[in-house]
Amino acid sequence: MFKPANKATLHQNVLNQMITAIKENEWEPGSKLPGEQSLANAFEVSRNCIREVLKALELTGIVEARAGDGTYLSENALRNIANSDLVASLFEESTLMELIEARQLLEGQLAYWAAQRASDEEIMNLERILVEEPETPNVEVHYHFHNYLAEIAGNPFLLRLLDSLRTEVSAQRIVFKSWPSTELELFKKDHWEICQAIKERAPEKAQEAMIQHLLRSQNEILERNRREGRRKEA
Amino acid sequence: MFKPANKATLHQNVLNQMITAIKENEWEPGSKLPGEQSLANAFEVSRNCIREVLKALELTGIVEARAGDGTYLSENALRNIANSDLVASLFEESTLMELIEARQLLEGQLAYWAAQRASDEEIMNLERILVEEPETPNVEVHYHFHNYLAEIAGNPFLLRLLDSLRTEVSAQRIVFKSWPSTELELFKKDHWEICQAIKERAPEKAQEAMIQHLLRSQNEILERNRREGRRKEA
DNA sequence: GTCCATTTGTCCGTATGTATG
DNA sequence: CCATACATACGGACAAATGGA
Repeated sequence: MFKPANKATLHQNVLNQMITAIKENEWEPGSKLPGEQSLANAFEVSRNCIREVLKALELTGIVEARAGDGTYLSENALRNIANSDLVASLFEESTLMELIEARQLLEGQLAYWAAQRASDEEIMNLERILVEEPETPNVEVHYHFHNYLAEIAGNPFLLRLLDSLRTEVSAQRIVFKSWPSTELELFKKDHWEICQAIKERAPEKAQEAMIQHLLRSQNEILERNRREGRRKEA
Repeated sequence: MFKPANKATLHQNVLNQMITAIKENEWEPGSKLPGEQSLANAFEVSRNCIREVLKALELTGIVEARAGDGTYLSENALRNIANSDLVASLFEESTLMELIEARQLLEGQLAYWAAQRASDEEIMNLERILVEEPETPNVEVHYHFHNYLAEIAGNPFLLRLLDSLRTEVSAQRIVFKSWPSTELELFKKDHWEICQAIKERAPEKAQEAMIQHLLRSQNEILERNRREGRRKEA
């Protein structure tokens, strides 16, 4: 509930002040900001300390340092700050349920678009993934199918988003190395159903099949989380 | 087209190597990594240089330094790296069309959920936002409506995502300070229609109305971008 | 082009506070 | 309490790059 109340180290303090100043448009984007020595004097710290702060800001693309010239505020510094904030808050403060819901929405829509937009060749490739699936299905094949499906949906932005969403769901839930083979058999059938719907160019059907497929696997996940206990309560 | 070909500075070099090493599971998450002096020897650089790198990694939450103890690889360092990469690539490499498509999907679904999940009180609040809309509508009111709608949909994760999505769409398009009032009148009607659908607890209707609303405004955006020329070609 | 002042890049040495055993 | 190990912080020094006179 409470913040760690970390006794800010010097460079943390300086860093926060710098970020705040940038947020408040202390300097114009693209403009040169005071030299390291100058900043060191202003904050009454050593140049080394300032450098650590500047290098941190550089990593996140907020500033750009040019040797022999100076350090410049990045053209889209504010956007990069916003994005960093997003990364920090996005997943940390999200519940498993929210993420699962989001994944369902995205993956359903991607199946929908795939049915609309896939070329004949892409559909053949999708089928081949299922055909070449080994007798004992595994998780890698599972993801392979989902990934290729998302790819042919033709929205790379959502594909990337979905990808990290899946990673995040995996991170938050209790991970199980192996699904029971009975489950994987069911999933295989689901995949075929989705693939069939895409082949028939039936977007709604594909979307519905995908959502049902996800519901099946996600119920299993939530069920297990309940059984094995939530270890993340602390 | 070409990369800046920056002759990597030392700390850049070290930083990249460190990140690569972390990605390749050189160290266990949560484990203590070698001391600064040790790293300095390994990379054959000064301790100062190492510190700049470590502070940069610390800002992004990849690493945690504890004074008098050591520097530890963050428990979810890999997730943070992945998320940072994601956000960096997410928006940079996405076309305006992809972002608009994604926004449409998200905002439509949020309207859908809002119709399902809103409490009576929340619906009243939503109506009040529209009622209190001034005679000459402005953009702030517009966003106020959309934000509250997303809020009562009850998925904070998607709300946050949508928020930065909108920011990004604004950044990529040619921004216009003021919509023509004729447009804003149309939008106002759209909002009422959406609100009505939510009041009727008609999810599909709300979703459809929202999508139509966005199509209207987005066509306008794309149209203007075409007319005024794409300045981002450089 | 050359020189020169400025600024970042890089290193070293040293002192201090803090955690661990 | 002590010794050790480590991060924190400072100041000085020189190299390398840059931009302007």
